[in-house]
Amino acid sequence: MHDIKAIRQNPEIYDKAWARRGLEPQTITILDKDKLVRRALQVQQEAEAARNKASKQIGAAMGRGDKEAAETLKTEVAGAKNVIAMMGEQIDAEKTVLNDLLAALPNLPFDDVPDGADEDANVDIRKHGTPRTFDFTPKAHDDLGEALEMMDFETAAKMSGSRFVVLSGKLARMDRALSAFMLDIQTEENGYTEHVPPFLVWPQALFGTAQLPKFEDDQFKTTTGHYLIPTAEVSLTNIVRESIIDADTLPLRMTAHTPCFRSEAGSAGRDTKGMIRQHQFNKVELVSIVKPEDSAAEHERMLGCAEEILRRLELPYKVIELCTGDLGFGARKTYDLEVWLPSQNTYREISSISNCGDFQARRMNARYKHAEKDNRFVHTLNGSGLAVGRTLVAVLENFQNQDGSITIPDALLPYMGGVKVIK
RNA sequence: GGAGACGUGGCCGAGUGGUCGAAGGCGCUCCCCUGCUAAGGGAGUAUGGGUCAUAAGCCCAUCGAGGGUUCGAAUCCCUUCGUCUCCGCCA
Repeated sequence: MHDIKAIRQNPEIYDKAWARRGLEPQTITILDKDKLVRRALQVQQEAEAARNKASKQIGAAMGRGDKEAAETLKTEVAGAKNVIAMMGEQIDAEKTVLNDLLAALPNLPFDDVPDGADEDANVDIRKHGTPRTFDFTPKAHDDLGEALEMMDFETAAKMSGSRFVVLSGKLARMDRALSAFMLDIQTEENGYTEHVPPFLVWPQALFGTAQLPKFEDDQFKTTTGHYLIPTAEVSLTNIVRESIIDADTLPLRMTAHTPCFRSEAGSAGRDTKGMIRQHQFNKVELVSIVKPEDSAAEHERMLGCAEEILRRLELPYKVIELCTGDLGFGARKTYDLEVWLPSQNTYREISSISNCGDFQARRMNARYKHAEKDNRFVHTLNGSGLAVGRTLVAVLENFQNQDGSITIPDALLPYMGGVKVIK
């Protein structure tokens, strides 16, 4: 959510930043509405003051038995109430328009974010590891999994349709092993506190992290009005909603291993094969709540925490920085981690790490005590550390052997219960 | 799922239609007193918003949230969320 006061003061900053994301100037419309709201508010408040005053006088008049005066005053109040109601309607209508407008506008990219229209303009930051050279043609993860009879898309389709999978045996175990491995590193080494949050949330929680109102179509909604979380970012970040945090408890670093549910509306035809794009997948999520002045450094730190998993698993990856055109709605700056997939001969996204500034904090009213009588909005950051399903895909493809077996990476061995090779 | 009770400021807790943004206590801040890690006295101590110089002042709203009744609501009514108790059910 955007700070209307800040827009009033520096509209050009907003229009410039939105232009970098390909948007038309917005502030003229916004400030116009804002002016209308405030003008009506003034009129309404004056009427309210008049009503309050007259009402008190009625009380006094009744006290001394002056019914005539009371009646006159009642007429006065009735007039004021008319004005209040009329203005109220006007204010509600205009405020709704204004809020809808503000809620649907994306966050401002930081100055140092590269300009660009789409993902082609994303910038490579660095590469780590060298893709392995195979002396055979590497197979796709789903071919490997199906051949092992531990990855079954057909069976999943019978009960749930497309974009679902049943993992079994050693591959199911590997999903669990990866999750435990990631959680252990993030909690024991990187200082994140483990959480088990709700997987079903109310719309206001999704509004807080900015999946709503714009991305309703990407969510699964239940008959009770709950939504299945598309990422634990929603649950973890909303832990601080409507609260005022003591400054010395910051930064808050939280992690959770949860399933994620995405309708994938609009991605029909994309990644239809295999486990890359599913309606349901597991993910270890990282969320940091920090003071504004710490968010840039925290962003770099969080990137390192996510990278650490790939390094330990010996998976080749690269770090890219998203350009303005590819930046997510709530983000001011985002790094993506892309892992090497031999079968596709390319790097594919496995983690996204974003600094949202105070954007989400405003939407959920999450503040910290900056000084006596001065509460400020926190900054929120989130990142995958990592997407478990895609990590499993990467392990299968990068550690496959010619006979279709999978060698378990050393780092994962302690979690695999003695299994060294899946065959 | 059934029956009932409750939801007030940082905390505890009064308040059942008017002068209540809200008594009192605790906590906290400042001052005074006190020759001292105590006691006492005094003052202050919510949030959001409008006006405005992002001052002072004035004004509006907020007693879980939303709506209603009323000239007037923390107080009455409805809806909703949450907490607690009993019964039922269940992993």
